[in-house]
Amino acid sequence: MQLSNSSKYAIRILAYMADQKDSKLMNATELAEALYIPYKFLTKIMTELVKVGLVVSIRGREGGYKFEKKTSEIMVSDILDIFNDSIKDEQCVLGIGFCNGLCKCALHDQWMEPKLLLQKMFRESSLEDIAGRGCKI
Amino acid sequence: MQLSNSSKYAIRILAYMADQKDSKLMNATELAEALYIPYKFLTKIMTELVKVGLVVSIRGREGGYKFEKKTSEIMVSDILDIFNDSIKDEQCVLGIGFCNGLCKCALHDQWMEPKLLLQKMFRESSLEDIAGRGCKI
DNA sequence: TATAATTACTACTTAAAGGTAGAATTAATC
DNA sequence: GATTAATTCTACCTTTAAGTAGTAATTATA
Ligand code: SF4
Ligand code: SF4
Repeated sequence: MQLSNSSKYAIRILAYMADQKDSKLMNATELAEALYIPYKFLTKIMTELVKVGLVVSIRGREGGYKFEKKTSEIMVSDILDIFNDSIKDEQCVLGIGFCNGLCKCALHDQWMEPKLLLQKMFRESSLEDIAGRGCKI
Repeated sequence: MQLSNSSKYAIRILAYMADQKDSKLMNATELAEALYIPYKFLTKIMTELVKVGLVVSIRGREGGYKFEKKTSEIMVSDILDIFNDSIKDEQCVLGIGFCNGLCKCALHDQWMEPKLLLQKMFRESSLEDIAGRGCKI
């Protein structure tokens, strides 16, 4: 009952970047050290964030990463989507499946409330909302 | 953001068993066929449920499984515990970790509500509550 | 007692997540 | 132009979850 490591790392990375005032470039080494994420795994994740268009990368010396979109436009659910970790409408938090309207599983009624609440949180929390709050490690 | 297959199967198995009137024995073959769970995987799960004392098994011909405890005394969280899938107090739904009171992560405030709701659901839903509702596949 | 039907045990295979290594590419600066 | 600091690519390794196979142990019944 957890997010994948990739999702968790990505959230922490982007929340940390959103915290930095001015949109200066941040490189993989400083991110990895600040957030205690294995360097090689972090670069793998960053490359995915670039591919999907959340951040842009500047290669070469003095390069690094910065946001492509405004932090107010990046929702946590956008991040989870990348790693297939978000909660789809047709899929329950429990993921017991077999649900088709005709046949709801035994837990349906009990679980709809937290499910919808989680979905709402994921979809309505932007990086801007998160920025400045909590410690970003 | 899902339960493990073992947890999901176990919930479905036990919910299905709870549905059967009178506590007659149910064998692995009928459970596997009724619930579309691979037979060999189901027996592996059942053996764990036996070890942990939720159900008792009768070996040999005419054997099978039945509840050891009353269905009103078996909470969904008891099932999740077996497969290390329940939500611990010190661990968040998001599992970003690093939380120690001094240092809450960026998402803490937003996630506490669904976390507590999920915990409450898991801990307060018994198999008896579930029995008779929904289809148990 | 032999047989058939059942769970339990041991060990393996497969698939996916998590993580690592090294070389290739890019671009600023000396 | 060479050097250096950075991202990207390809390929691999490790760990864990998921699933399978075969056999041993158990027990009711014929
Ligand atoms: S709880 Fe509802 S939505 Fe979730 S798997 Fe069961 S029937 Fe489907
Ligand atoms: S949201 Fe709160 S409880 Fe969850 S990991 Fe972050 S600080 Fe800990």
